[in-house]
Amino acid sequence: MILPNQPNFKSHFAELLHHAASKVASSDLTTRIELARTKQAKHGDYSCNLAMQLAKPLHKNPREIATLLIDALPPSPYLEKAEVAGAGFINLFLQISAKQQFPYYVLKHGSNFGHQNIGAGKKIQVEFVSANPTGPLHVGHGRGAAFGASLANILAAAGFTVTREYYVNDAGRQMDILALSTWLRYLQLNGFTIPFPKNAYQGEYVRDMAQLIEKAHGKRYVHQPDLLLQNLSSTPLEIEVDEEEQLNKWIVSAKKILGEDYAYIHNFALTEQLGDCRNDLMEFGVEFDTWLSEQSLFDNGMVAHAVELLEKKNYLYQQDGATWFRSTHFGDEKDRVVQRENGQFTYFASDIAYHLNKFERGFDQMIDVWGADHHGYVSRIKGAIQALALDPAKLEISLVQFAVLYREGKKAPMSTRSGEFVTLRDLRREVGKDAARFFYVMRKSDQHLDFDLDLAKSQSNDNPVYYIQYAYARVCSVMAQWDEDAAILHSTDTTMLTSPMELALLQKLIDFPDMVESAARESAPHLIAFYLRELASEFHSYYNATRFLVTEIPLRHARLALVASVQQVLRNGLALLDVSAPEKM
RNA sequence: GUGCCCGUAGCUCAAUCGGAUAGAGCACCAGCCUUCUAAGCUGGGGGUUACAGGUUCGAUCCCUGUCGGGCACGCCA
Repeated sequence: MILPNQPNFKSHFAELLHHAASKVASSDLTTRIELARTKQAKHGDYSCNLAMQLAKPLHKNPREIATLLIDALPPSPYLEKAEVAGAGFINLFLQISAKQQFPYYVLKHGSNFGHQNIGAGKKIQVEFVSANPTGPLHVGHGRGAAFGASLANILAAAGFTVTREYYVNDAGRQMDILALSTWLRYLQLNGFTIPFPKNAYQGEYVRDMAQLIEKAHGKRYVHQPDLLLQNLSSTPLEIEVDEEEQLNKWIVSAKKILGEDYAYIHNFALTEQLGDCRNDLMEFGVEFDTWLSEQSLFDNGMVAHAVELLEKKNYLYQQDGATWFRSTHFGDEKDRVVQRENGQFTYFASDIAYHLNKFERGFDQMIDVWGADHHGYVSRIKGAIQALALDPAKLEISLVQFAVLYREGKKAPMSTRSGEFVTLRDLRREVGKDAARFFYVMRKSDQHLDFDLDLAKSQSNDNPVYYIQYAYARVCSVMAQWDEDAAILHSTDTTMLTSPMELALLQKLIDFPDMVESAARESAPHLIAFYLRELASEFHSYYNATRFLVTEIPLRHARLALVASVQQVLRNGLALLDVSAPEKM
């Protein structure tokens, strides 16, 4: 007899079928045992299509195979019966007593209920957000943050050892533009009339930084602004010039004039923005284990080292003065530059070094969470990994689609450079952290998200966040009125839970560990969001149809055990999404 | 123009890596508060899964084409 070592009947049944299959189909069985929850009660609780899968290799009728499999099933106290149905489905019926006893498992495991061990402690790294620290996070970053954080929680619950990482793009041109922007605002603050390029950072936060520098150091960084102006005016305004090229000249000029002080401005802006970002994320419930600096990869020679490795493996060539990586060899549409004509490494080069670094740190699996606009980047980074003789299967790249805000039925405008964007902080202030976190993961990540601000704010049953939290608060209220030690519910007799609604609710609780597993395996936090909505819905129905605090004590305790289990699962599920579970509303 | 993603009820979205009669919520209609929180519940109508073929026991899912939408196509990051 085989008994489950954890309250997971689905995997238990899968195990039974596996044993049956090894008898029926002899040795070479490669078909995976897939169990599915049924949609209709007459099909039992779980169904399996194994017989249909085996029909071809065994050259037999599926229904015939199904019968053989059922006959070969080892006995189990949890299996009421198994039936052949339809084209050859095997329908499994869970013992009613197994369902009735389930609150015992839920209450016993408490906040750990639902946790799985499919990860088996394997080290997995989730890298997400990784936004340039050149300004406040906006609502686009919010989705990546919510998705990555929830996914990391789910993976941890599924038994993985998770490292949450933020890759800091502190090297490169964007940071230089920020430093320049800050200095220009600083000079303006000190009374110099200097034009501000439109492709520099326009945001108010740049002026704030300038003010902070002014407050702390006075005119310490006012260096030869006349010289800067001279350099700038060298290009006549009438002549059409490449604005980006022009901005580069400004940066070069600023570096020359500031000398060693440039590093101060640069570092100040970086520290300030990164601190703001970290703080913002923390208030959003998102925290990281490691922040890895791109600049550090240059400083410790990792970038040069990575490029050298590619060179040794003959995947590089020179053309037009630059060094190219042969990414077309790995399915990319064109080759990519790793080192520019001017000798500087590209962002791609440091990213190769970064991924090499990830592999060297010994993660069993890695997940990169990127905005969907980076999808064209996937093949080249996978190519580089292959070129370095690393296993690309260890790296999963999750592309998260954009979120579009809707206010009063209309799109809310958002663009980064113009300064007219909605920040993540603004969004949190408007709808609250809980609603923001939930709404961001309510949809499948590869699906565009329409974020309805009015709905997120509304305190109504239309709002899924409140709907779920309200279910939790209702249980809390009942428990408070009962006002006895909940510990006695852990061992109470629950066999009088027999109504269809109670059995459905019990089955819903049984499903939770499977949901955690699916969400982890498919990198799909939205499954948890949907599950919680359904669980809350079934609870509300039960609540309206049944009185819990009945005078008959055994029945009261049985129902309270069920309700307390619902409470526990709601709390555990919300915790995976970092959404709070308020006791009163 | 080329590549990737997407197209499911009036709207917003699911559908457990090909499974049984494609499901929820909103909106619409009709009901439920002397009773544990009505921020709730009950019932009802809503579909040729963009379109046309193909693959097989079986297709929203896989393949081909068409139409429509998004994104990407730098020695930017």
